[in-house]
Amino acid sequence: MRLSRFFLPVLKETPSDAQIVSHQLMLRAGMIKQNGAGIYSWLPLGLRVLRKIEKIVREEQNRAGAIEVLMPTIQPAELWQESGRYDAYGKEMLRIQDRHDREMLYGPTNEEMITDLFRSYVRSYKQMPLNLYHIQWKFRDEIRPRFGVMRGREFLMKDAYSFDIDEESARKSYYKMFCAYLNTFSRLGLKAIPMRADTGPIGGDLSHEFIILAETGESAVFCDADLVNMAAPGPELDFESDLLPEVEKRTQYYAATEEMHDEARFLSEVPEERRLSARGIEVGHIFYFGDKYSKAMKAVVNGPDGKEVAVQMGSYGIGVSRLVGGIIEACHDEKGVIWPKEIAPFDCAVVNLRAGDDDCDAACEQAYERLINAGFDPLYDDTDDRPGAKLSKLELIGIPSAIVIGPRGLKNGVVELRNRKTGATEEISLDAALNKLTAGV
RNA sequence: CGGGGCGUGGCGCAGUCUGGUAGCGCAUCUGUUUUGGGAACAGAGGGUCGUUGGUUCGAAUCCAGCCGCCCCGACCA
Repeated sequence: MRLSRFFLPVLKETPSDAQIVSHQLMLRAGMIKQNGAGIYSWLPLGLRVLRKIEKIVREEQNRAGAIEVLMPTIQPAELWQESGRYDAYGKEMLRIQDRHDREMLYGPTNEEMITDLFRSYVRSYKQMPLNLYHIQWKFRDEIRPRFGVMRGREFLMKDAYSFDIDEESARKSYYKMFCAYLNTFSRLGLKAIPMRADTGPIGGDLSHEFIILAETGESAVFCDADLVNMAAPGPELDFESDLLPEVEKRTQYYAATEEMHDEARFLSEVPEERRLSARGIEVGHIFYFGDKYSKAMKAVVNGPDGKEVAVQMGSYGIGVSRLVGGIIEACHDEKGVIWPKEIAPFDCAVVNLRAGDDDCDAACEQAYERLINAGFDPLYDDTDDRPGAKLSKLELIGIPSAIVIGPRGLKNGVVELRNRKTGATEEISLDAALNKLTAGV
């Protein structure tokens, strides 16, 4: 993409409305535009990141055996009246009426709708286990939206729902998502820590929040430092194998948000040098809730013994749009964003320090084309801004690496290869720079 | 929903206390000179001061209502 033809409205000054760094940087880097309290338009740069996160989430869900569907944003109220949540949900649910005065709502979540989908078609235990997910916009009319896309009212969420014939099988479904989440967040360049979460009236040990550490995190978290640096299972993981060991490897460590924190246990279970108390952002939440909805909504199947049983369900959420902000909170410096490679809006950049100069133009065009031919998605800054302005903008939007080409270097047969994260620069030939970039160095 | 704050060219702000018809920086447009860390000079355009009503000879400024946004709290992917 040529910057001269792209739409990238960056701001030099920090908008006064934004309080936390991710919100400020998203506005400054031209990723989003606010349309109302907690409601945002996604501009081209932001949308690229959102789509990349979505893609990784989708790939890892598929790998774990979940199957994608797409349910609507607008739901009829009847389903929620059936589950009893129409009254229970309160003002966070945006209720609307259509032209026939039918009661509708903008979905804050989809348990009812997925349960209805399931019961419409599934009759036998042989069609299970089943895990259906979708990635869709939700709306929760929060009393006070804040922190940009981290706590918007409208947000993009991946929500998966598992259906099993009994609790044993449901546990296996839960472990699959547990591991899928570890792999997902790892690919996103994050260290996400699974923390025991409140299971409410269902009880049991099957609810975890996935937390990333950030100074601006909303809640205090306490955990064993050894857990934070544990690697994810990785793409070789066989999801049909017994995943309990992978889960237990992590759940054996102490890790809790402030609501679940038990100071006495923390002190006794975690050696002093490994005690980590920090702040965290919740980016995922998985939950086993048994037959809460299947019973209320009569989602029943015939078991092997011919008897009807209400299915066992779990739900698994990832805040896709929230992750954009969350990742920035975890990945930035005073100059701007530092995108992890997999989700950067562009793989790399080519910067022409003297647009209009024949040698610079030619070298840049060559670099740009070769990167495209090598399968990369580069941003080419072909504008006639001053060098300082270009480099600052590049640092603000956080492209991982860049080839900077100027007349001075070309005279000596070199260009500059820059790494956004390390700040390292090296002066080498254009060929060498391209080789390094395309080799993923 | 309780408490606090804000609303003035695209962005960031001053002006409001003490009423006299709007200003600064950045950005934008034109031209010239520039060009390895947010260029300089010259010129230009752009605001019925959130909105409605009131007070006044006169309102960005005083008064009242409404709308919107932000912050703190309870709440949350």
